Amino acid sequence: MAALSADEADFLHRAGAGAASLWAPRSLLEHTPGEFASPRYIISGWAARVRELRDGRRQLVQLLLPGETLTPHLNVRQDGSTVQAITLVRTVDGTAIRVAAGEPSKYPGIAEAVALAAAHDRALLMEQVVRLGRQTAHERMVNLMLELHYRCSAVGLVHDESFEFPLTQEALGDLLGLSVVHVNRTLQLLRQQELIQLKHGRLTLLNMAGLAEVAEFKPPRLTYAN
Amino acid sequence: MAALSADEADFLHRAGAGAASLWAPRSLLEHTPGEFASPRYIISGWAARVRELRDGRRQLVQLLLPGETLTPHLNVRQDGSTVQAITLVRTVDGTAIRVAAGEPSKYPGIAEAVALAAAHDRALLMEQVVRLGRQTAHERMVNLMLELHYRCSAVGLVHDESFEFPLTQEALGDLLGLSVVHVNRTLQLLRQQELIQLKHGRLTLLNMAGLAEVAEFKPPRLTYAN
DNA sequence: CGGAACGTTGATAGCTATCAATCGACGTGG
DNA sequence: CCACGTCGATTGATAGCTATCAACGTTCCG
Repeated sequence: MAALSADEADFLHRAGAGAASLWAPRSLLEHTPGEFASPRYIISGWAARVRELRDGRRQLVQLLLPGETLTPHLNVRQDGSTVQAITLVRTVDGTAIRVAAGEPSKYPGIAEAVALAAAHDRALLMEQVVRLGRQTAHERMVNLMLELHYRCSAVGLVHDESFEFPLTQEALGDLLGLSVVHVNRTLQLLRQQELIQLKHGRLTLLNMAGLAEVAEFKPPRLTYAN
Repeated sequence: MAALSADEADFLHRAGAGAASLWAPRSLLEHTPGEFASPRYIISGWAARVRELRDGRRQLVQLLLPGETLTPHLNVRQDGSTVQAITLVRTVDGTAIRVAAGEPSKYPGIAEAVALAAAHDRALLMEQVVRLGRQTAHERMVNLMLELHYRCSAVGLVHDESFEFPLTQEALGDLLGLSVVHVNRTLQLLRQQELIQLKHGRLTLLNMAGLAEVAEFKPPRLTYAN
């Protein structure tokens, strides 16, 4: 990862100093009709990209956590999905960052970071595909927990293998392609196996080795060339 | 979509004129250990990004068709998956294109096209997530066929709702998260319903309206700003 | 205190996987 | 030219994972 120049660091400092927006739980940060909203970065809270089928089935395509953006691609907007806040979400405007990333000769470090973030987003989508395509309910749940542990850890939200976990069982079902009832039973089994503790919206991984045995999770390793 | 300048068009013409590489069916265009190969664009043939689990389960994360690239993100390399040729695949080197895309002030049209391609790749991954998470076997199959019809159509490979379809039933299973046996039965049902014809590696969509009724597919609509 | 949201439990149904076998097409070697 | 092996497709029987339905418990809050 390229170090940022003093100039870039200063730039980012100013970019992050803008006023934050607040989004209530269940509110939509992004609608289907796709007006061209400015890019936003999540400062705190969890959100999810949601797709709904005609008959009401819901799929949470991806979770969006602090440090991540709703729109990893420069200046491109796509619709067909919405982004919904799960908890209270705080965002900052990312326009300045995107503009800077569009001038790689001037801001090489920022351009690189934006490209890496987009690739990271893609790697996580691929992980979600594997979960849904070829893993059992038990494995999906564990793999997701390991992924979230990794992602939260990257932004300092994990302490003693424990972190805030604001997903309802219904949300977990929509994320993992399972029914609420089955999510409930899967969680109970994990608790009974003493692999996790989950209560009051906080998840603790009690046995990392045991969890890794149920479902491997490899953090995406991204490398930037040049 | 921004028009390319004459300069850019000329540039792309030279970029595509390089020698093509050939890849035999089942050969790997990209390995896990991730040496930093140059970016490649597929000129003809089908390939798939594959992830394998410890116990041998396989998931085809995405299909890669003519006009698409294995690595949509500029200069970023990630591993954990491989890319395998399904048919004979022909590729050209995309290094020059990436370099040009890295100079948006000089080559705005190319930079935009590369960004749109990356967003397109992401939209298709999202579609795959929805398929695997919330659709039945029947719906998955139809949705996939509609997506492939759309993608092939975009590069002129569709004639009379008919196009080359080189996937074995095993590959379809690994792509859609189904067993081979169930893929077979699903296909038979679709044939029996006179929705499709599939033989000799060619798929014909016999009833677009009927297919759309089974599983909607909306092509990703991407817009570029500025 | 009533209600809403979320979590839990038991019974049953159903979709899809697995197992096993057969068949056809194709390519190769004797 | 034909036997043989391989790969892909097909079929039938059975098992199993997960969904659905329905009811109840719990927590929280206006």
